[in-house]
Amino acid sequence: MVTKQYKGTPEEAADLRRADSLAREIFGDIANKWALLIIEALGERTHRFSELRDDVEGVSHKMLTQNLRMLERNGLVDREVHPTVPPRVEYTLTEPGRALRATVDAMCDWTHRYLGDIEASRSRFDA
Amino acid sequence: MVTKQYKGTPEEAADLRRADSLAREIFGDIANKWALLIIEALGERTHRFSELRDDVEGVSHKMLTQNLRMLERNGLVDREVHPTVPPRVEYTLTEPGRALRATVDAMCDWTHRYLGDIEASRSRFDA
DNA sequence: CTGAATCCGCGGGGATACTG
DNA sequence: CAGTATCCCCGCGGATTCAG
Repeated sequence: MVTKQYKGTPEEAADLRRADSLAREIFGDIANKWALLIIEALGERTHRFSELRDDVEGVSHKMLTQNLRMLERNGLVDREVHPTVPPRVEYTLTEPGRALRATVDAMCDWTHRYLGDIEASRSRFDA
Repeated sequence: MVTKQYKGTPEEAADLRRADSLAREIFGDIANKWALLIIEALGERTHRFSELRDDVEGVSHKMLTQNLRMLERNGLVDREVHPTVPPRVEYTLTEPGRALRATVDAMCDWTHRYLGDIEASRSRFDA
């Protein structure tokens, strides 16, 4: 994915390997359907939990919570709990999260841009 | 993900719903770890099957074949079979594939850019 | 070398119920 | 309303084998 040739001390080499495996782990975290759709849905404004469940179509309660925790852990979303009754929890993209959203936007644009080509290719392939 | 408000005939509305569900399906296809890593690995030049297996670290024979089929079906990679013995099969990104790769590159860049922040956030969260 | 098929275990992920 | 926990099943995905 990223490993570059590098000449240095063994310590530096070890650091690079560590960073690389970490990068892989992170990539594996976010490169999944639900995480990306959640980031896309969050967009520019904060959302409540239930708003997200409505906006991210087809996501289950469990997957939503699970992915939100993961995104929070990685510092992509900020979780703000209002101690009211009933509780009100708001999720907002952090700066890293917004940066990633830009690339997710690009992926969505790509999907729509090539929708026709893909559909055609599928027909050809399935025949 | 994409649905825009739109006033038109019922037929046009139906078309939009169809396109939207197709877009979702495609997004679900490509928004997975292995597909994205394969696209990233393919880069600018063609790869043989075994080269890909070496370059995409950790991918199993099965997952590689499966995802390559899917990418081929969607017209993101071109599969060229040389009728030699032993067989030689080369995979190349198509134009749509290369366009998508640009966004995957952006995701990889993002990962490295925020590696430190993410690691820090994780430590905070896990505590 | 590439790829299809089979077997199989583990975990993703849905449904539901229960707390605060 | 938001979150956790439990149950449970289906399918992802790895290992292996066979074919071209």
